[in-house]
Amino acid sequence: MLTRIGTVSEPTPGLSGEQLGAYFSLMEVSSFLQYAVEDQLRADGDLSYVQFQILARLVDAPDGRLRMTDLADGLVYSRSGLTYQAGLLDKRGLITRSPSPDDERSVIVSVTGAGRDVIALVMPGHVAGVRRLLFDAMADSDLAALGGVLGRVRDHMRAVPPRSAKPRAKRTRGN
Amino acid sequence: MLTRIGTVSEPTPGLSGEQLGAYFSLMEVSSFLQYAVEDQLRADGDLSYVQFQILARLVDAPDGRLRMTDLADGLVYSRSGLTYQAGLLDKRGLITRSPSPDDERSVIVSVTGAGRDVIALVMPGHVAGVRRLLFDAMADSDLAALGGVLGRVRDHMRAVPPRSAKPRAKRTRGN
DNA sequence: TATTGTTATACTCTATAACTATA
DNA sequence: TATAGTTATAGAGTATAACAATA
Repeated sequence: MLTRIGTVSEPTPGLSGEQLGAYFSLMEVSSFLQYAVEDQLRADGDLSYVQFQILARLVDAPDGRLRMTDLADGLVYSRSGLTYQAGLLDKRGLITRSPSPDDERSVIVSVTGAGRDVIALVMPGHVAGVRRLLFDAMADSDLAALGGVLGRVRDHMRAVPPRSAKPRAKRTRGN
Repeated sequence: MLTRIGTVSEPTPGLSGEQLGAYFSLMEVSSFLQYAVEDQLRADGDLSYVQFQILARLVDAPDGRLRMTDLADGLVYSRSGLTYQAGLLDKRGLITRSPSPDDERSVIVSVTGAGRDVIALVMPGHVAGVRRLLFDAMADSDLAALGGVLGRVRDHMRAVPPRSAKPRAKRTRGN
């Protein structure tokens, strides 16, 4: 697939066949998985994946409350995107939003009972789908290996500066 | 995150902590990677990821030609989506489309020289990005393990019937 | 001035259904 | 009748920039 370029000096070394295969597998597996998961969430709970993640994070949070900024972190690449998705959840009564007493600029998002119900409704199918597609094909040793490598890669990605490293600006990934 | 539900009889067994961690890592890694890749392709060649894949497949194909149906397979979940993206590439002169002589219903897509140029332009940055984000964090043993597991998972996913298995219809994923 | 969040807007992409044409 | 592909259309999601309010 033309991943080796350059002639003599190899300015940018290509990817090995093994790397290429792993990369392609990763892309195919993840896009397939994501498609299936989104399909299930939409069918069972009329939730987008972002909405699901918002609710899931809230359910896990103490008192079921988080600030918009906390929710945005890692979930979304623009603040307005989060506002949009939160607006939909709010409209459906699955979350509420209210100004924070501590910092009047902040908005505290809370899951409602209805929100918890939807997550509870959706979760069995979600888990079942992930198991069926992902884990049914894995031995125990596979699971351990996959978790290990991907955990390291995830940490690395979180640490690596973005490609177009903004000269001076904290670049929180979400602005 | 509420992945264990049911009380006594465990109707749907949850995911183990290890499975959950691997699943989350996979989703985070892949979404981050995909975002970065799309960003690079857009910046360097004004290509969407689907467009990139179309061109890449064509460049790899004998004579740089494939039928629309061949391109659709695995790439896209609706035929019209492919027509749309191919239309954009056509408009830019990166591909051409012409009726197949063998089967007048089919359309043969061919990469143009300009199309090959764009791929050549974009590829170094693409490869560099994948290496930087994905492989720089991996030991050789990691690579082997990852490739192995994901290859098996990919094969499994290709074989597993879709969730809402259509009672009778070949369900080629793309219609 | 920097941060938090919303809004308006424009744009990209996707999917469904209806349709044409060929096998 | 089934297959290959396009088109029309509608909807979902995203990002940028301008904005208001608070720190």
